[in-house]
Amino acid sequence: MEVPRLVDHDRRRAELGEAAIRVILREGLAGVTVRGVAAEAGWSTGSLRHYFRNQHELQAYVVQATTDTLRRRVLPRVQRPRTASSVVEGIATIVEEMLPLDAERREEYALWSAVVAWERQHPPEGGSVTWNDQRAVYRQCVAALRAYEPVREPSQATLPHPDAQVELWAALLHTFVDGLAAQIMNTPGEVSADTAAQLLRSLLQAVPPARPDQGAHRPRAESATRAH
Amino acid sequence: MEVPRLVDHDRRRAELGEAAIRVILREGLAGVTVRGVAAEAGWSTGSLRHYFRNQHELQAYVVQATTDTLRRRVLPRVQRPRTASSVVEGIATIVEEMLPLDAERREEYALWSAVVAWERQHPPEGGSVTWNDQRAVYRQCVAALRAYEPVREPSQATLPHPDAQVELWAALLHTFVDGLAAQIMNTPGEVSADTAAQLLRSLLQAVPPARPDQGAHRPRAESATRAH
DNA sequence: GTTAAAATAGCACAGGCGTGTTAGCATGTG
DNA sequence: CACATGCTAACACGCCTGTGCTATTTTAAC
Repeated sequence: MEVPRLVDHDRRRAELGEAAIRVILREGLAGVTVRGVAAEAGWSTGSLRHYFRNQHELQAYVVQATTDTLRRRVLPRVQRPRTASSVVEGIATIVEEMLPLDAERREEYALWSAVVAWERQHPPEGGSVTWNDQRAVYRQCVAALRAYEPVREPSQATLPHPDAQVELWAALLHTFVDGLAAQIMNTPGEVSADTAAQLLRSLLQAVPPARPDQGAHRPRAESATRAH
Repeated sequence: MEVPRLVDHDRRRAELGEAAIRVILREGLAGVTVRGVAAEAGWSTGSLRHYFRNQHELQAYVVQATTDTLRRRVLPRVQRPRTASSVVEGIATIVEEMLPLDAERREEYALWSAVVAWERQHPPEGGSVTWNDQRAVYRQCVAALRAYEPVREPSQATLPHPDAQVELWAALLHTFVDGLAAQIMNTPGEVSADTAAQLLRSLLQAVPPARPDQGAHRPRAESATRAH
């Protein structure tokens, strides 16, 4: 049996995923055509179709590859150890890693938004990809709130901040972050990065856990990276 | 000079706008093609092109017509006079008119979302349409907070709730509403209408103006419909 | 070198799109 | 009735799309 050259299919597919991401940023996921992506990657359509039988397979892979790329880019930033000058500032700096406050994060949000819009009009049978990311954002909100929770005396350890309360605040923070990101993206120039950052801090001031906020706080290290 | 039959152009355009809305709900604004909309309306492409010279004119009109339709549908509901059992409930019922909590409002949000996505990738030179709607939502939040503000004694009229504070809370509420709507739409079945309604009330409880919330409150009638 | 399989490149077809153009229909006025 | 003009329908062209198919090139094993 003769074995001709073997090409690392996964490597080629990943290489094509990067080209697809450029296409998505330019034209959206609907612009991911067989011919277009092949041209962007410098391939011929015949070559591309050796790795993806049809457009549907291509788009399904691109959706998965895009979300994987986003996870690899965002998660390390969010979980990076940090020291903050206050509780509000600590939570804010964590959450801001997920907001489109600069070109890099705008690009990430545009990609994520494209995938969300795609899945809304093409409900996948094999389980949604974006719902997992939504849960991940929620868990990061929980982690942020827990990490920068004011250190409590052992006597009142469970009373003021039971887990149910933290999870409720995390859900509120998660929803607020979603809205803030959407406003920054949808009205460029109208809602600036500065006003967004101030709004975020205003919300954190209003939500109970940050109320007694004076002086520096350090994150509880063991829970800063535990969540996933 | 001979004048043949005269057709009410505006009426025909409006008739076509309704067909276009059906197309948008099915395929998004990118699916608004000359041929497709003509077929949906039961016209020939030649007829349609008597009212719109090219696709760009058609899409520009459809964007405007869609937002106008949305304003006509949503605004009366939001500004409808209502009596609530509490401050939180009063604000919540107003804000909920803008949330995709049932089929009708889901349709409205899908239309609005399609226009937003369209304008993000096709920045209009003649000023954004969706930004005006965003401002309108914000003003409705201000109006809701003012209308259901607990009635105060004249002596402390200006101290606890200066306008700057109300506007800040309105901005927070507006952002939260944006996020809540996005979550309901993007994760159907995962974030239900009930949990969304509860989340909204939790936020209103946490935000200062609703803190002293016990007993029934009536809206301050003169400010319930003033805002626009 | 020979060979067989993998990889690549490209053509061909059908279908949808925007749009320019043209022919036919309908109708208020003379 | 005749007619000029607004409306309607349809065709034609070029471009882009997915996809089936084939020819060519490359490469590892014999």
